[in-house]
Amino acid sequence: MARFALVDCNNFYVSCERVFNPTLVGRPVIVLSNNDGCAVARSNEAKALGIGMGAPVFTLEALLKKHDVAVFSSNYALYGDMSRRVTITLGQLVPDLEVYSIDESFLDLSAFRAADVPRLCRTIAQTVTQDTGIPVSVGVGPTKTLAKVATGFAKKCPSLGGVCDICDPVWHERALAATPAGKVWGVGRRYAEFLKVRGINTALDLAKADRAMIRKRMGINGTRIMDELSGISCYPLEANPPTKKGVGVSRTFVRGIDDLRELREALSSYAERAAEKLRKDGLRAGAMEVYAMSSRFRKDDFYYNTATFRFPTTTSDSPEIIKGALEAFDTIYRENTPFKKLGVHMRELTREAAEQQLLFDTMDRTRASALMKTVDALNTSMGRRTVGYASSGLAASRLAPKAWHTRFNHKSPSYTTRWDQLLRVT
DNA sequence: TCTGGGGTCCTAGGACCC
DNA sequence: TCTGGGGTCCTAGGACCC
Repeated sequence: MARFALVDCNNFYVSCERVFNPTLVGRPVIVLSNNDGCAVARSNEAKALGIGMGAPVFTLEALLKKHDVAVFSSNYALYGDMSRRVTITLGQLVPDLEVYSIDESFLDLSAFRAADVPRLCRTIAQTVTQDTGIPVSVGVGPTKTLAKVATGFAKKCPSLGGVCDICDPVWHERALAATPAGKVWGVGRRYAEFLKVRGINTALDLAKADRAMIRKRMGINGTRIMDELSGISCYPLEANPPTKKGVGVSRTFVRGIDDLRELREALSSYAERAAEKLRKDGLRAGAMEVYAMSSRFRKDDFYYNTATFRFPTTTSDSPEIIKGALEAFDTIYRENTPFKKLGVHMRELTREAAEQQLLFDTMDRTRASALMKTVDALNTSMGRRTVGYASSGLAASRLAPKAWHTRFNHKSPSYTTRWDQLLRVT
């Protein structure tokens, strides 16, 4: 029988902050999205206060003050580095590993004896916490979906010591009966509503539901969820992640912006960033989509538009991508519209290979590629945007901050990735 | 007033072709 | 009134994930 484990870091962003600031342990702590907009991670104490996932900060202000909640902006450099450390530790303990997200990894434990699995999982949890400072929960089941279900119990029931194995059929069925259908992996808000109307309330109800009905309403994934819940594995472990289908960069502004020069500057910087991401992954794009929108919370006057730009040949060249993005944006820009979000999305990605020769090319691609390599090397060794493009704007001063810059008013130091921000023990 | 970012997959429908 | 049948490609929209 197949056996999967899911290792899930508890309240990951909050736990990262706590590693370097132990005074936060036992306190309610939340970490915010970009622009300090929403709560995207909450400690158990913060969850107990009723702070929901994605709750807008402006609706929480009284609560945060009353309970002295510690508030942090997202520190992606810190979380990314801590995630890498967790992955390294796991890689040393098991042979087959799929990094599923920044805070979750699937393990294939099929090769281990059933009786040894609980002990192995406790060792994994203890080792990760010891080596990285991040507490984790481990769930085990015959499919990925069931491993997810098990992780839910590992988190909820402290008596389990952070590990829950539901491979045993008795525990398997009990766990499904105690899991709301809406908590199942792949069942979101919409499907949960639909299932409720049909009287399907628990994961067990879903596993035994009318297959044709589920197929019709939820598509092929619906029946896969049913199979997975019944112990039939549909999603194998993906040790080697497939190449990306797209690469996107987008940002929301703190307030609406209608000034064309500012918008072009913001978009240029996103295009530049997207080009960097392509080169980092060894990819090139054949086409690019540029999109712009006003506030989606102003339903009466919502503006959204996209434009596609096709490159003469696949490219990861910053100037070419910036130029294309600005050209596409000019076709969707609308005057007197308070734009809240701009983005670029690179599509039709191919692996980087020898330079494609166009019969009548307007640029020397070999030289351009060498220049990009130099730019990337400088920015890697000396910090992001050591060299960049003027179209993306010059560095903002404290006197002249950019309206489109993202707000991070509560950011902790990048303890692990910046020499000048190392933790000082005095 | 203020409400993130980066992805994936599936499905339906239209255009077009033979 | 009758009014093919596939196949492909593309796009838009919907749903989900962390």
